Order: sequence, then C-alpha cells, then structure tokens
Amino acid sequence: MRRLDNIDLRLLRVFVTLADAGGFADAQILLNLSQSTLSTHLSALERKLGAPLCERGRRGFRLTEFGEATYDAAKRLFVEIDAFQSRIGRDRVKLMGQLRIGIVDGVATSPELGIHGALSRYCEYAPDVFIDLLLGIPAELETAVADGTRDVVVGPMSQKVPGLTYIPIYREPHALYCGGSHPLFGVPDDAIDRAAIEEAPFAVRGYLHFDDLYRANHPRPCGTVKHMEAQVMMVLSGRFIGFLPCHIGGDWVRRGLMRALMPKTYSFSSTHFVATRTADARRPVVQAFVREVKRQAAG
Amino acid sequence: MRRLDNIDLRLLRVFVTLADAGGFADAQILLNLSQSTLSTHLSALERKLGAPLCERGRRGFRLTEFGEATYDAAKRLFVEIDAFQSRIGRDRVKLMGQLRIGIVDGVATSPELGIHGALSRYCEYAPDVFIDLLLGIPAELETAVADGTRDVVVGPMSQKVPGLTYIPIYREPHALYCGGSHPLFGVPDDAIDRAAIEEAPFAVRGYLHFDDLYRANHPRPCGTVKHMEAQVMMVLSGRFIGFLPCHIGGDWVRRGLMRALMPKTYSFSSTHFVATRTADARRPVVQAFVREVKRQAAG
DNA sequence: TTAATACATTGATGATTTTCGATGTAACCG
DNA sequence: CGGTTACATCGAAAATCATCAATGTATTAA
Repeated sequence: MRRLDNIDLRLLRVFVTLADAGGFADAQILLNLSQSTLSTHLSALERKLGAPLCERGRRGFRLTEFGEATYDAAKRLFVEIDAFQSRIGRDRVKLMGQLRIGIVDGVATSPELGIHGALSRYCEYAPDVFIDLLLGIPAELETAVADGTRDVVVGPMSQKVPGLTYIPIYREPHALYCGGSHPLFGVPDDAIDRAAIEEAPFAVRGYLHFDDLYRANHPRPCGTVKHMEAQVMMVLSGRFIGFLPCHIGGDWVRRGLMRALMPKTYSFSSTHFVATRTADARRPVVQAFVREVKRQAAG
Repeated sequence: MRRLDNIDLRLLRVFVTLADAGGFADAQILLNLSQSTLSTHLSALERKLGAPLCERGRRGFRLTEFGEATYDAAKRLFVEIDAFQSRIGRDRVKLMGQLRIGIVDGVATSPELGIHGALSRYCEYAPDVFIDLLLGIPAELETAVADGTRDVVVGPMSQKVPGLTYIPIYREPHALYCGGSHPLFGVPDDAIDRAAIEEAPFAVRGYLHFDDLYRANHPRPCGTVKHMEAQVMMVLSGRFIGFLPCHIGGDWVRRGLMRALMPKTYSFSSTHFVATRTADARRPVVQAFVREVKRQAAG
C-alpha cells in the first residue's frame, strides 16, 4: 500500500522550488517556510530517493546529476498532474458562500500593496462568493478571526495567537511626520537635532506602541490612538509628531499639510500579514483569497 | 502551498482498487482495510473532486460517468508516476542491513503456504540483507516483535498488541488426529460417536487453547503444549487426541502413524498473519519481505 | 583567528491523516 | 414484517507530518 503511494509530491514541490530559487534563502520566501523546514524536507526527499539531489553549503548551490534528472522528471510529473485534473474537469471548482474579510485601516487604501486589486481578481475568480468587508484595528480583527467571526484579515499583527496562520505579505515603510502648524514644520532637516525630536510630544498607535517609541528613541508617548485616521488627526493638529505609513504621510506632504522629519534617520518598516484560522486556511473560498493577496503582494 | 499538493494519490489508489474490485467486499481484502476506512476514503475523494464517483448500495456498484473519467485519468496518472520513478532510476533501491525474521514452528515448513519461497525471492531481491531466522511460539515472537528484537514474524497471532500491524496472509486448515496406538485408531469414522471423542484425553496448544477446545466441544484439556512438535509427540504417544494443521497431520497419516478423526466434523482454520511494528512497516527492508510473503500467500 | 554564511540537526508541538469499532440506515429478500 | 446485505457515519485512538526555534557545524572571507 505504502510503496505505491507517496512519492510525496510535497517534497518534490519543495525541491523544485529550491532548485528554481537556487538556494534556501529565496525558497524560504517563495514557500513561506523556515530554513529548518526546507532543510528537513530536502533531506527527507534525498533519503526517500536514496541519493543526494544537490550540493549545498557555503560555496553555492548546485544540483547533482541525479538532482537534474529528478528535477526534470518532477516538472514533467507536475504537468501530468495538471493534465489529470483537467482530464477530470476539475481545474475550477465553483466557489460559493461568503467570505468575511477584515482589513486594518490604513492598509485598505495603500496603493503600494493594492489589496483592492486582489479583491478585484478574487471577485472575478469567485463571482458567487458574497463579500463582507470590515475595516478595523489589528487587535480587534485578530480577535475576530480567532473566534471565527472573520474568515481572513490583512494587516500588521501580533503573529502569536495559536490556531491562527499568518502569512507575511508586505513590508510597509513608515516615516516620522509633523503637521503644518508644528514648530518643526519649517525647519530644514539639517537644522533639526535629535534632541528636538525626542522632546517633541509624540503620538503612537497602540498596536505599534513599542515599535514607534523605539524607533524614535523617545522616552514616552504623549498621545495614543488606535486608528490610522486618528493618528493622522493627531499629527495634523500640529501638537504632536508621529509615525505614519509613507503612503499616507506622503499624501499629506503633497498637500502641504505635513512634512517628514529626517526620513533617513526616523524610518522603519512593519510587516503586514494575511491571517486565517489554521483550520480555515484550506477552505477553498478562503484559500483563493489568500492566494490572490499573495499574488498581489508579489507584484 | 496546499493547493498544489495532494490530489491525494492514496485516495485515488483506493478508488481505483475499489472500481477494479467492483465493490467494497473484495477491495477490503485487496487493500487490507476495514469497510469504514474504504467508505471514508471514497467519500473524501468525492468531496475533494466535488462530484460522486460511483453509485453503490444494495443494488450494486457502478461508476458514474465522472467516475469513469476519473478512473481512466487516474490509471494514466499512475503510469506517469511509474515513469517518473524509472526516469530518475529509482525503481530499485539497494536494500542493505539485516532482517530478523520470526516464524512460528509448524508454519515454517507448511508446503501450502511455502514461506521458503518468499524467503528465496526476498534473498534474490535483496541479496545484501543479512537474514536472521528464529523459530518460536506465537506469544514469544509477538513479544519479540513488539519490543523490537524481531523485525517481522509470521504465524497465528493475537492480533491485539497495540503498535503492531498485522496482515492476514493465510488460513491454515486443522483437523483432529490420534496416534497409531490410540484406542480410536482402528475404529472407522462412522463407528465413532462424538461422545467418545469428547471423553478422550485431549491435548491443546497453548496459543490456540480456546479454539481447540471449542472446536472439539471438549470440556477441558488434559495436556497442554506450546510447540507444534510437542503436540505431534502428544498425539503420537497414543494417549491424547489433538488438533494439528492438516499439512503436518497428513504427513503422519501417510506414514501410518496417525489418523484424522471425523475430519468433516472436527476441523477448522486458523489465520496466519505477518506482523511488524507499525513504525517498522515502511522500512524498505521489512516492507519488501512482507510483500514477498503476501505474494507467496496469494499464490 | 574571527566572523559571517549557509545549511544540518534536534526536540517539541500542533495539526492532520489514517484507521478502526460501533452503530445507523436504506434497499432488497423472503 | 424481520432479517440480510452493503454501505454511511461517528467518535476516538494512533501514527504521521509539518513546522519552528534553538543550536551545531563546516566553509569561506576578512
């Protein structure tokens, strides 16, 4: 029974990706797997096949002859598997039902990430799925997906709730901004010293609290907000400085109502994830959305 | 990641076997799986593919049109998988190491089962494996395989030790015998009544204790043995009657030293198994031996 | 020699799969 | 109607798999 069974397609997929990526580093990103997982899988495949597939180590990554043969054979097998699927006419299962999406505010409209593009393609792919879209703050949405009231959420996330699966999709660059009526607004970057910034009243978003403070080397917050729009308001007020995603801050800069403060020094990126309940991750309706978001993020 | 992965070859194998067998009953034997497992697997495949594969129930087993298509496509896919294997030149992994076999005494020499044939083919297939062969009684061997001191054992078995995998391979017919000096030896079958047999001193093999007694409708044993050869001795002594596998009893009958007592009435079959630790069952060295034994038993 | 790179190994932990026994159910047989 | 056949379903146990964090190891670059 067993013998006939698993050539273990999964291991072959990993191997092929690894070969395409020319090493672990890129394959990790492509597969969203840790280095140790890749290593384990590759060794497992070599064990099953009984011979080394590639040389690897400090001096580069190269397929062995056997690796080449396996690579080619695997590619071909994948084609056959696709052929199998289309022969039985199952390449597109009809998706139905509803999908409850949560998106963190400020992420929804990021043109760089462009979730709307993913949504658009998803709706084309799955025209019969009813979409329920909710904006919210990370903690709220993370809770919602954990307790099953949302199917999938997108945004920065704790990445720690057990039972949830997080897939990193995008790194959002942030810079430090002040409003038009802020004392520092008219001061050129090279005339600002760090002390001036570190003493200025500082607004943080709750979910990036420590990140924000740490990045500004700032002793403590003077204001805290949960929503991105609120943070914008704080900064526009001219009484606070604070971090904002560049795509939002940049908008206001263009309108002449904000400026970035020493963007070379005060900047960082936070990672956005798609999160679902692990148990839901394979539901076709959910899976397809995640796939589209990933594709969107990949460019 | 998942999407690309499992068409689930295993499920397809089950389906194809099921279709070939034309129903659950035969497929159960072919696959050595329970009815519920088959049912579960078949439903799972139908769920994954999104459509029923066959009609089944009291009124027969028939593939649907979709089932036919899937069957053909699957067969073809299997051919491609074999092609994959041969393309990478892995149809025969070299087997090495040792294999510790245990065989229940009396089974080893059964010409009907012919384990020696399996052993012979195994040695040809895996010439580099060192064979360690031990005869013993069922309980001993079952313990040995459970605690890892044997890799595989063949014989009648409790089939109840957790962590062991039992595969039925053969049903051994038994009959009731008495020795040449036993009072019943000269009495023709139609002159023997059941009472006479039920009162005669009766020797049982420990591991078939209840089976033996039940089959003879006998109140209690008058002698007990563990080894088949000992049972032969008891019967030859002329003081006891007892069950023996037909292939052994028959030998002695041919030599004129035993006779079968009412073989129509007093006969039964016990099932022989190949048992391994579940964890070992997939080790190629073990797996190949099990395969040969099964093939031998199948004819 | 030291540090950094690129993997390998290990141990732990959930998640998933596989499997079975027990029990339920519908169709047919008498 | 009661029994039998041929499955379906459920619940639970065992085994396996996937995965990661932490740590180990060899090689090369500085």
